[in-house]
Amino acid sequence: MPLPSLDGGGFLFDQLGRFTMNEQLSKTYDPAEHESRLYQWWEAQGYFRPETQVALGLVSEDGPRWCITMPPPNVTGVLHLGHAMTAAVEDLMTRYYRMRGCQTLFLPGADHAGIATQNVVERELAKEGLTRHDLNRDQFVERCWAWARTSLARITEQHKRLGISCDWTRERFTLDDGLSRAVRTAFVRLYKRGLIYRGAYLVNWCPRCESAVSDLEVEPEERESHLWHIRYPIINGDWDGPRAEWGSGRWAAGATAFIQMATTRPETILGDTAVAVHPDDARWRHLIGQTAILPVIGRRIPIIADEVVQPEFGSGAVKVTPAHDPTDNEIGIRHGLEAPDVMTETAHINELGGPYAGQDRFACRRNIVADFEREGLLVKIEPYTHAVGTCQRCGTDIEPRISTQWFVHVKPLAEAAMEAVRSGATAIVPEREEARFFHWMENIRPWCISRQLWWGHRIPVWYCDDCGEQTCELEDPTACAHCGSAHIHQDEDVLDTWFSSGLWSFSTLGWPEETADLQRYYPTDVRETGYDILFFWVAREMMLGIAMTEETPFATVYLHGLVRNEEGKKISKSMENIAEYDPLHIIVKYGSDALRYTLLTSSTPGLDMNLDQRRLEGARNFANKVWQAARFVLMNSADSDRLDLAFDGVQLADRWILSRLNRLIESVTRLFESYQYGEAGRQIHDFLWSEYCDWYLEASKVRLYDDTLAEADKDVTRAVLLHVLETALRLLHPFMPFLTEALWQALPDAMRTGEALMMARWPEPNAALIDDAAEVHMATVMELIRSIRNARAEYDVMPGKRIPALVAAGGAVNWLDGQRDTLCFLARLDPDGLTIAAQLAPPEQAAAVVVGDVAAYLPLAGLVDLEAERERLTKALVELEGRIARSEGLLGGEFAHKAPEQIVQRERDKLTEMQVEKVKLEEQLAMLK
RNA sequence: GGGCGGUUAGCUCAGUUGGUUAGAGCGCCUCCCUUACAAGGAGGAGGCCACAGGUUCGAGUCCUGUACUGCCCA
Repeated sequence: MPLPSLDGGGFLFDQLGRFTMNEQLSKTYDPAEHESRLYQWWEAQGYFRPETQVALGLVSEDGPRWCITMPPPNVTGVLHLGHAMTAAVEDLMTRYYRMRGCQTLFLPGADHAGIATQNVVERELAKEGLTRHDLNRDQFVERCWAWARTSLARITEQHKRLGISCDWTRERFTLDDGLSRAVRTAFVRLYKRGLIYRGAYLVNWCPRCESAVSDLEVEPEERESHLWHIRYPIINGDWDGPRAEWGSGRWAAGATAFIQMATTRPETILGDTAVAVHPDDARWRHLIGQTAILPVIGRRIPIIADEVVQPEFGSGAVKVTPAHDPTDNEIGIRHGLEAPDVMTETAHINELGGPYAGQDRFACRRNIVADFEREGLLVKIEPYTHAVGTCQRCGTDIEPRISTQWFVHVKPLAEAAMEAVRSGATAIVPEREEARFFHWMENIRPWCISRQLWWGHRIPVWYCDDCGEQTCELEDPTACAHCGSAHIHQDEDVLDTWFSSGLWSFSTLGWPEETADLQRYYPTDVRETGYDILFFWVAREMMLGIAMTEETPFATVYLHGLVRNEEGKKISKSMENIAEYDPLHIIVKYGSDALRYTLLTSSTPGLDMNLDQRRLEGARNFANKVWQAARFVLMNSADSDRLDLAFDGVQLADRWILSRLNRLIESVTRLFESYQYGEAGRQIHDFLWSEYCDWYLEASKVRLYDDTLAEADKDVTRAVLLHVLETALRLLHPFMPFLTEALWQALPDAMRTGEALMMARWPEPNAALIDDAAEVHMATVMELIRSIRNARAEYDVMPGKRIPALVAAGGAVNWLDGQRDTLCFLARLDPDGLTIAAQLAPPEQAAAVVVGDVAAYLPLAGLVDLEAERERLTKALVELEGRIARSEGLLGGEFAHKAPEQIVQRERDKLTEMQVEKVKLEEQLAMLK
């Protein structure tokens, strides 16, 4: 368990496996120095396992638990920024709930990605000049396994670099025995319930993959193509059919009547079985019921009427090809038309295509158009832009084709899933995504789940060679369940990968076995993923989850936006410069925490994000800033053993920062609870940088560097510095786990509870430390200092030069006098030249700054230009008068009795303050006259 | 064609029950290598919150419409 130490110091592991600090923190934060060491240590300690939380006494086995299963990445390749986003959000949630005291399980795994992986492996084989058919099925599958293992190892490594705290001992793969058992069980149950069936229907066929794909796997692509206007001859008293060969130029000789139509796919003419017109179309109504002769083939086809035909499209008549077009298919069913499939599995014209048999569909298109022209049947060609369905995986034009496939009758499952969302059993974040969910679910169509692939879960159905019946059981049959014949063979096809992914949230927990994990962690709490796979996956998970377990598989669906490149394009594996978006490159350059913080805070739920390198730099700088602050605190606190907050010794700045900290805890917790992680991260950032570092840490130097103070007096400051840092590290931990853990381990033992920050408790706000007076007073001090600095800058006072000041503090004198040292230190005032009194006579030749009823005069002998000072004050006065007028207008109008009392009172207070400030400014201006 | 987003500082983006003078980072201007930090510090400039109406005491925020842009579905 002890891990090797780093050269050059930093942290060491002691024999217990814990970190100890053996030297000062390095000069700047170097992520590479800590990330892999910390990760190995966390993992070796078993911190990612929920059992460890129990073993450490942090949670009980029957207490609250929280579970999320990782969306399984495809084993096709490497992770990209979309995966990094997923991992960052999920780990943020996981670490938060773990710290909140839930027994927490983040379950990782990967997906075999049937068609995608098979494509990748086939490409690899092609490099060797082989196709999968040169291997046998087992050999090919073995090649896929080899690829998957390599890819899986790389993906796991990438996930570890991201710092995700998932339980690797529970890692799952969709083709594991257990998960395959789940797939088998789900299939058999749905089959026996009649929800899975086999039949010949029009499906989306990819001629390159040589497989059916589902509707969702078809991506429409805009194409600039043509609209071919053609005509078919009609049989009448003059003409009863062609007397010459097709291609002779005289095929339609003698025909006197034609019906003209437009098509984008002339090659499908070969499969036409009708011509359709709208029943109300006056142009064609007289032809309804007549018979046309299909060119090329010579088939007699009816002219039919169907409402679906759009009269305004083309000539108003359309050819009907039931086997190669979804709309035509429906027409065909309505009218009882034949549906000849005229293509092969590779989209070549088959033997039904007459002279074009054997031609590729696009070659056929060119040839058939030329022949139509020769026969005088081509009327015209128009340019036309339309959407063509393409294969999501390989980009090939999808060929709608009638094919015998397996389908899931999802309609009833969709009903149950919709009910889960309607009833609130599952909530979708952001809420607007619910509308998309419902729309898709309401219009859901049968899901084609069979794929003509080798890599995947083979369909567990056996066909009997004797009686032709199907046998579908949990165990592989040796005989037909219907006739007992031993002559049975299994279906060759495999299942859509999404079918196994759809079981992920419970198959990974052991289902169908009633395992302890399933009982403890199912239903899970959150499904977190990109909104682009709401239908592909989340919706199907809900349908299959409810169908199998009678429970919705997760309480919340959180959908994050897509990470795009700087041009706003979706980052995908197929991009040429994908390496630039490799999370590992970014991690090496900026650190894992910087990447995580950037992904988590640059956007808002459900909104896309263009990754901006400048944000990564900013996040890296933030990490370093926190590192520097911690260095300062540790340098000044190393010898201190008095770490409790002594409330009687706290001063204004202490009370202020403690108050701000507790407001932050309250706010960040509230934001986490409402999924506003980005805002939470920004607030922690602003607190640490702008309040803790810029003000408290600077103010603390007044006491820490004061040689006249006793060490014991300095301990209060040290304790507050440490307390605030330690608490803020806990808040920041889910965003930046490595940095925060590294620093936390370096804190004095007495500051820490437990072995690791990742196992520490989430901070609770302490209402007793909220201190309104301290916040108001400190705001005045800060504004006073800012104003003095401003005046100094305007008068070009040397930054280091200490200057005198006279402060007329009015009613604030009582407490402001206690801030003399702070004012002197932070505004570079001369302690011997600083006078603070309730009232005092303003000196001549002085610059004046006014903050509420406090005025500070800076006698800058020889520097103050009276004219410039008058201008400066006049400008301030004019601006102030504008605000006063606005405020008076507000309070004099309906606002005063219509707005809530609290708001009105706040406005009155503001006005009073501004009026006081105005008097001060006027007095000062009068002095200069 | 239907639905859903986006439009806020030069750039990239926050801004969740409507309520101070609309914020951050980067960039820009001035100054500073002050013993945590130049991956930094101090100060500063910069916005009719796409446009037009409406509701309201009050609108970046709610409603209607328009423009441009992106996505989803057919």
